Amino acid sequence: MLTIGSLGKKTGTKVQTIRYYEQIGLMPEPGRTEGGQRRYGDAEVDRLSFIRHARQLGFPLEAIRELLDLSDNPDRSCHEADSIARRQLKQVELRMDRLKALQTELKRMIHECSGGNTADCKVLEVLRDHSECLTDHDAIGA
Amino acid sequence: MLTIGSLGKKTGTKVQTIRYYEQIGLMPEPGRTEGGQRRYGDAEVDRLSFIRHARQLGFPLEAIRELLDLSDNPDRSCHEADSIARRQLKQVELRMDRLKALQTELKRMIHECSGGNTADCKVLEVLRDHSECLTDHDAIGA
DNA sequence: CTTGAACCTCTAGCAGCTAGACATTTAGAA
DNA sequence: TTCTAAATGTCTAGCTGCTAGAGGTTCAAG
Repeated sequence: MLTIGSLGKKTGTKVQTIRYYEQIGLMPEPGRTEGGQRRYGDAEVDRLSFIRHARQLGFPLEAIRELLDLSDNPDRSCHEADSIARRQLKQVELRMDRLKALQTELKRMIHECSGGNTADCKVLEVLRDHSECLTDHDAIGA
Repeated sequence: MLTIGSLGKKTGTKVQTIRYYEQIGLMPEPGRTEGGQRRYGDAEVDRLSFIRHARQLGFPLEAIRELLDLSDNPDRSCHEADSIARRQLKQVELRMDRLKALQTELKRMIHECSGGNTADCKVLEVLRDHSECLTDHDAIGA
C-alpha cells in the first residue's frame, strides 16, 4: 500500500495533482487509513501512469477520460481510441504549422534589427505595421 | 470616435477582451460619452493592433507590456526589444521540438492500430506501457 | 512519548480570455 | 418626439490544468 507521496514519486506526479485528479473523477477515491490518509494499490499506479503518459502526449483531460473509459471496457471497438489519437495528432500538427509561421516572422523581425534606439527598432516596427504580416488569422493559441 | 464594438471589429478583438486589457492596464482608460460609453481614437486603434499582432506571435501579455513601454520611449535602446523577441523565438522553437517528438509517437501509436476491439488496441497499449516512451521529461506543456 | 515529515481540507491564484445576468444608453425609424 | 432594438455598461463566474498556501492532523521512527 502506497501513500499519496510515494504514488506521486513513482509516477512523477505532484501530490496536489493526484488529489485534483481524484476531485474531477479521473482517479477513483482510494481507501483510507483510520486517520483518513489515502492508500493506493497497483491498479492506481497503472491508472495514474496511463494518465500521465497521455498528458505528456498532450491529450486533454477529457480525451483521457474517454480513453480510460475505453480501456475499462475491453470489448468496445478500438476505433474510438484510434480516432481520439488521430484527433490529437491533428491538433499537434496544426499547432506545429502555426509555430512554424511564427518562427519565420520572428526570425525576420530579429534579423532586421540594427541595434540603434527604439525609434527605428525593426522589432517594434514590425509589430506596429500589421500589413506585412503573413500569419493573420487565429494563430494566438499556438 | 469609435465605439468599443467598432474598435473590436477594426482590430479583430472581442469587446470583452478590450475591456479586459483596460482592466489590466494594457489599454488606457478611454474617454466616455455622457452616458458612460467608451469612445476611442486613432491612437487606441494603433495600440490595440500592436497588442493583437504581438499576441498572434505568441508574446505573453507581460512581454507585450514591456514592448509597449519601449515603444512609448523612443530614446531607449533597441536591444531590449530585440532580446524580448529572441526570448520569444526560443520559446517557439522549444515548443516545436516538443511537438515534433509528440507527433512521432502519436504517429507510431496510430500506425500500429489494427482495428479490433480495445482489448488489443495498440493506442491504449502504448499509453499503458510507459517503458517504450521516448518523450519522458516535461513534454506536458507543449 | 516525542518529534518532524508527510498528510488532511479548503481556498485562492496563474494566463488570457469568455460567457452570462441584468441594467442602461444610443442611434435610427415612425 | 417617441419608440425600439442593438449595443453598451458593470459584475461575477467559468474555462484548463494545475500550483501554492494556510492551518490543522496523522504517521512512523527513534
